[in-house]
Amino acid sequence: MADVARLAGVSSQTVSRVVNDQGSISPATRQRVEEAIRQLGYRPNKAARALATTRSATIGVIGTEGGLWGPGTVHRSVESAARRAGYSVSSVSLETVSRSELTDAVEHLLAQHVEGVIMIAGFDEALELARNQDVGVPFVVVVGDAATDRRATASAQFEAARTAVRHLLDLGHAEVAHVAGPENWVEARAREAGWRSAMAEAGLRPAEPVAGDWSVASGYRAGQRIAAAGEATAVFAANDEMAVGVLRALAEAGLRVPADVSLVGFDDIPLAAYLVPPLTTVRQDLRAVGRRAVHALEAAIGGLEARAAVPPPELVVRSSTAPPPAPPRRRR
Amino acid sequence: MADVARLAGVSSQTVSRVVNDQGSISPATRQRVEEAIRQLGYRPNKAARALATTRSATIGVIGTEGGLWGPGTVHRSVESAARRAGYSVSSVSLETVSRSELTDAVEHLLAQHVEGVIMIAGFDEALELARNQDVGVPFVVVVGDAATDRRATASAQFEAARTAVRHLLDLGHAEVAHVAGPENWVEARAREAGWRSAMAEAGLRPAEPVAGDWSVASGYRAGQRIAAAGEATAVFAANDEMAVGVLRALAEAGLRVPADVSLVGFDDIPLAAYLVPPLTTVRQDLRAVGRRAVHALEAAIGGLEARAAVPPPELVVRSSTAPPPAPPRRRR
DNA sequence: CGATCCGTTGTGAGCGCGAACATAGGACGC
DNA sequence: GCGTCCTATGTTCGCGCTCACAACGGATCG
Repeated sequence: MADVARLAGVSSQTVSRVVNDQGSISPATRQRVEEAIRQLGYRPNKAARALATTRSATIGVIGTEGGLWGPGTVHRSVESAARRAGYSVSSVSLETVSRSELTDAVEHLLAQHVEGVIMIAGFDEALELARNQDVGVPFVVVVGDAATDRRATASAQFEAARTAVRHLLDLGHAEVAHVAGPENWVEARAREAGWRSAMAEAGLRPAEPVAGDWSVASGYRAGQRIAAAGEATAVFAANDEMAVGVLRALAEAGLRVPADVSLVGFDDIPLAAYLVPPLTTVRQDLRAVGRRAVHALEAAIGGLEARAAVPPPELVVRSSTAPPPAPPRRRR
Repeated sequence: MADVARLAGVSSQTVSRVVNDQGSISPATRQRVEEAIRQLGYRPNKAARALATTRSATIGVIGTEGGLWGPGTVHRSVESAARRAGYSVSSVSLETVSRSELTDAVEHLLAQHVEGVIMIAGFDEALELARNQDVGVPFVVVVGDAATDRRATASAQFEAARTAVRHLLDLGHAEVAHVAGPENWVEARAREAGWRSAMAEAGLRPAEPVAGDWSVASGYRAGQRIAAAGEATAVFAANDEMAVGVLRALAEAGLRVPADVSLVGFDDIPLAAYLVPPLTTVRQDLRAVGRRAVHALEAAIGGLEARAAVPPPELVVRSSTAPPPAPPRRRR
């Protein structure tokens, strides 16, 4: 910076002003400084700036290593949105979703003096951390569309799940099984509640949901259980990955989708439209979710209360749903 | 830090020594300092340290927003490996894979004085950047298993592709179509070359590969083309996502897998084992690839020449491959 | 025509830390 | 018993930048 100042024949403070576009600078000086910057290939040192301003212009993002499509998509979209907003992003991936790993990750980010943290995994331990404000900086947990630290109700998820199940009910299904996500995840609970609500509204008493962990394998096991029970004519899976597992288990049990059993997923992963049969599912605009999380964090950092809207999830009807088979399968 | 020093009754330099575990400190002092640190909740300021040492302890990672499983998995594994190695990770996601976006991203990372950059996308523009050393810091491009800036031959990919095609050939197939990745990707070329090589070795003259872009949709279109041509009894897709698209296109064309057409993918995405039929594919240990990239970068930063090995990709035979149908389909 | 104000630029200090050097006190050797 | 060497600790300085303030000249105003 001093070099630039010397070359431009000004003080380093003037260079600083040009770089940060603040204060008033005469056009002539500005130009000379900019020329000197270019000539010298000068790049401001962020560490020094962070030190001087006590602002790091960096936010932390905590994701998971699960390899699931949803969280990954949100993660990347958060990264672009943050960069557009002028922040650098320091990313941490959790190998397992445990409290100690989580606090480690937060610690790691705090050591870098991030101005805020976005957590891409809406499970209770994270929310607890957010609520207790233990973190010391704004801490946003992405839970479905409701990227916020309080009121994490994920109500749009609930509605979307209800709609999905109602679609099944409208087709004439009465036995709709549910493959749920981990119960310490807000979104898993919201989707399950939506299912229950739609069933109750139709005067149906659903069986217990089958627990999964978002993974394909867990969906497969759940599908086997459901096929073995032989009650359900439709399955609502809490995400598409599990739906794929169910699809396979059903096929192995000799059940055709949708002729014998209908299947609905959640997320609309890119593969969903290309499964055989194409999967009826609930589409979420996850990139918008990421952007929204960044907005929420910016607002929190600035002490504001902004709120960017996320389009509600919508049901995408494809070919994995149909009316139940006419003759009731098995026991009456 | 000064507070800690005061509380422990030492100089701040001593605190620094305790924190960095260097120099000799009497056990008694160390304990007092550690106690003071705990009591005050002191956390070293990385910006200040970076400024003083002119080392940022941060590496940059550039990924893509494509939503593909492979790059995403590598990205996250790089993040964990880097953190374990004592680095912070500054992540950037590219919305599109263009040269200008790429240089922007590099610029953004350089502004943070990262000590090195890992690029998770082995396309030519990135390699060019690496080769020209325009970046100014070590720049590692992850291309398949060969995470290095020079000699980006991806030879193990080539071998694995050969093995996959030979598997098809051994089953008796003669017409093996290939759905290729974008031709400016090293890995796409390596896999295509492996396919060509295996075909040539068997004395077969393959048709032109069908170009894809790694996406499911492109695989679907390719599958339609292949089904329409009606020549191939087997398809080797350059990644699993495209294989899924092919699978669907084949199903729509009334072709059964594997009875009429065999199908092999590449990557072994989690879904692959749960498709109907379970997909024969080439498994890569992508987490090892990520670790290896971090090692390579560490070595480059340290000026060393270390080299961590990545297990070679291996063929996983599942149920999407079988001998070709006995009566030759269509034109003899 | 002196007081006031604004636009423009410079000055000094300090953000929190580590590198380099300095210092004090003992253990050791001859 | 005096120099030597090591251990344990302190002091000084500067990393590159921004902040608060000062200073200068010209325009404006009464």
